[in-house]
Amino acid sequence: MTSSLQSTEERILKAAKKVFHRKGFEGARMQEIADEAGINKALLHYYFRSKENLFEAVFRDAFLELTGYAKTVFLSDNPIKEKIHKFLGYYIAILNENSYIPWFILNAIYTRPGTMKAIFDNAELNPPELMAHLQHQIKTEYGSEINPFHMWLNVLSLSIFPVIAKPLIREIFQLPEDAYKQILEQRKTEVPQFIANALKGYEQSDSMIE
Amino acid sequence: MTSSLQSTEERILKAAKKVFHRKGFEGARMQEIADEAGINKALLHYYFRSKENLFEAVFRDAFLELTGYAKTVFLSDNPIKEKIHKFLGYYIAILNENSYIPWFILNAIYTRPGTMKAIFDNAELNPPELMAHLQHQIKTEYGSEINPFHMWLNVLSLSIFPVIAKPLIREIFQLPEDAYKQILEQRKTEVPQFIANALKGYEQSDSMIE
DNA sequence: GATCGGTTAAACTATTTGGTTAATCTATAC
DNA sequence: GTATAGATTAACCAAATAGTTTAACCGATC
Repeated sequence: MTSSLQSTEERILKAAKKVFHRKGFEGARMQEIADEAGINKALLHYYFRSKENLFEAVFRDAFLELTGYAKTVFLSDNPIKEKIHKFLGYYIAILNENSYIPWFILNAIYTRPGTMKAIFDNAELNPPELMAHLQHQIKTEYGSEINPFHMWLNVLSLSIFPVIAKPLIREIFQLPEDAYKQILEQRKTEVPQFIANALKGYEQSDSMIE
Repeated sequence: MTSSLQSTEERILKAAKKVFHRKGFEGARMQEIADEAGINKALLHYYFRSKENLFEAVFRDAFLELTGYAKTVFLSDNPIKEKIHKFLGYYIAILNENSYIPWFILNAIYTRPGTMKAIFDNAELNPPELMAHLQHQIKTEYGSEINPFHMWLNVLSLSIFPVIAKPLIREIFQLPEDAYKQILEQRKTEVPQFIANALKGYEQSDSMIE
């Protein structure tokens, strides 16, 4: 039953993901990860010396995956509306399956800020480049000097918050899982539309200028 | 040094807030709360029998404070743009001082969903009423059948996410505390403008209809 | 000055938890 | 076949932690 399709290390990482994503560093138990991986607890320490190490590996994976795609999309050559649409599609798809990820990332940053800095630096996000790119694109497509940072932050907010807040909103509105899935599905088209409309609005009344 | 301006119970609650907000349930230590309150650990259990009880009290306070104001603002008689402005002003002000609150709320919901349900029910949020109110207002002010749920969720996203994600974004952009404070300050006017522009856009091209 | 609620200090319990160790198993090389 | 190195296990350890108990203390009030 050792299912050697995956190496032990892969099995551990997969199990660690599952547990850390749902419970964070403090809430996760090494024993639970071992059980989830179907191995002995000692073997966990054999592969990853400490809880800290294992957590870092899990965080790195999640962080690089999320930022990696965002970087690709935002720096691509598509028109803005298309970018936003792709971004939303990707995130909603991924996060529908694994909706704990953004919470997990935030959690890690809040509770273990020191540990994370090295990983940030590794991600090579180059924000100035991104901002310059967006600013240029906004000017070309909409003839407007909208502050690209606020624009970018708006896109992120509209994409990610509804996923993070899912359990809260589901509880408040008494929505079943499927209903919320459908709402997120709608947002794949609604949000780009919403933002495009806002951008049109700026053509007449310029604001959002720093 | 017993600073009897506050009752012991108040001192405990204040200390518990500070610790729970920053570390969540799992990360918080009863000893640390006792120290923070300047009292004995036994006294903690004398007032609040268990960690669970104390946590619930802290969560209740935070949750009711946050939702209470949101309810008031969204159901008030101001025009939409004004509502959004007020909402943002309030949240950015509160959360600038105490930026852990939204993370703490989410944290509680993710890690202790069972414990929270009773408190939800107690908050008397009445979402259908809110939605009906917003829908009517949007129609009156903008003559458009925009889905009020998406609109409401957009406002929340644009308001709350930038606060939750503060440590992440500060790290990515290498921004000092003050710079980010200033950004949030800008958003008090930028976001209502952004949304108003989007709403204007809907007057021509209707979407966001369910 | 006895009583009583609030408070402290300290020892203690029971349990959990990250981490370690020494032995065992398994597969490959010789 | 058996020696060897790596993978895996069961048992164990030390520290931390929530919660309890007990005895004493303090200040107000009766």
